[in-house]
Amino acid sequence: MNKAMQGRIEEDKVIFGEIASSIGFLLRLAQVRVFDAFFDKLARHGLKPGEFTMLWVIGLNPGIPQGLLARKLRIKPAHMTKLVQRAVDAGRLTRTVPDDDRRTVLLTLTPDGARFVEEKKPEFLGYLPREAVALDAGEFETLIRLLQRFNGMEDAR
Amino acid sequence: MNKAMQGRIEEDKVIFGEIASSIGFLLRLAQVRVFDAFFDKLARHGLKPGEFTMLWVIGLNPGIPQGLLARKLRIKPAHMTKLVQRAVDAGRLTRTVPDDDRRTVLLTLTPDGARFVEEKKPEFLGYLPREAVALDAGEFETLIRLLQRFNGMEDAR
DNA sequence: CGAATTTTGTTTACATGGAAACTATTTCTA
DNA sequence: TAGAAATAGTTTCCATGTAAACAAAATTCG
Repeated sequence: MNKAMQGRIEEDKVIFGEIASSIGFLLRLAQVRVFDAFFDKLARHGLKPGEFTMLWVIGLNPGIPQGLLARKLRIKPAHMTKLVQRAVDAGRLTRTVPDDDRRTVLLTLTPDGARFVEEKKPEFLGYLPREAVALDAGEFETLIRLLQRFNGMEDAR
Repeated sequence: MNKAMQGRIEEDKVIFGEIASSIGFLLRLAQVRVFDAFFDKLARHGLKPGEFTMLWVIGLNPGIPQGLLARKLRIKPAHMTKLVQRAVDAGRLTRTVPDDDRRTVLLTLTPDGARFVEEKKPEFLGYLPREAVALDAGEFETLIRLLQRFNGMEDAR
């Protein structure tokens, strides 16, 4: 009964119980795993996932309003302001306030920004499949598709 | 050619391109989605996912060393120290330094802590399925299993 | 029209979480 | 066994990201 009595304290078989099937918990663990793999390989190249994703999407949607971009990437406006500011300072992004609505800010890549995206693209998009060690190609494909559906991304836009 | 010339600026069909199949991006979106749903329903009850998960696992593994718990939950030691401190202050957790290794800290729920976990369990474990709006029961089940595999959680421990 | 409301983005103050450096204890090794 | 190395946790400082309050411009509506 006594704590000190029970010899061994704990080894590496920790029980998770029902939480092992909690979507939130599983997503968090998966994300940390991907994150770690990402930083092991790419962070030293000055590549931050959020920053790169933002530039990538702007590259595909030149002139996108800052707020729309924030909603699509699920980034809060306050944070978006800072991300944009940094990218502008780094010379990768241009802010434009259009005449027909002087509240909004339209975002476009600078030539440097476009070059940056083009250059880092293979590393960024290629760092993931090796992560799927425990999953075969088909399972990984299924996981991707299910996550897309989960996120309401019906087609692969 | 001119930006101002092209009439419409952008509407709600934003192009993601290849990043729409990036595991990291998809996981982030999914987690934000789950997080939002969680807070809409439960945050007001003073329930924080990380804190609850920690208490939950300690409840299932009484006397678990703090470091082992941190590794299992993928929480950094520095942060774990703070989480534990808060839970101790809230009267939900007990820290014990055993005589046979006075470096380690063993964690156990207080009666209050156990009551808290028991009480919040249904809300915490039940907030998720409704989120799977876009997925049917079988797909959701598959997603859970694939995420477990992805995380190296072979059996449902 | 002109006041009230909504939309868009910024600023400030704070919370969350991690890296690096540090302390204490235990284990290894010469 | 004494010194070196490893392990466990804490502390300090910093990066990331959010909420709340705000400012400016556009829209609504009486």
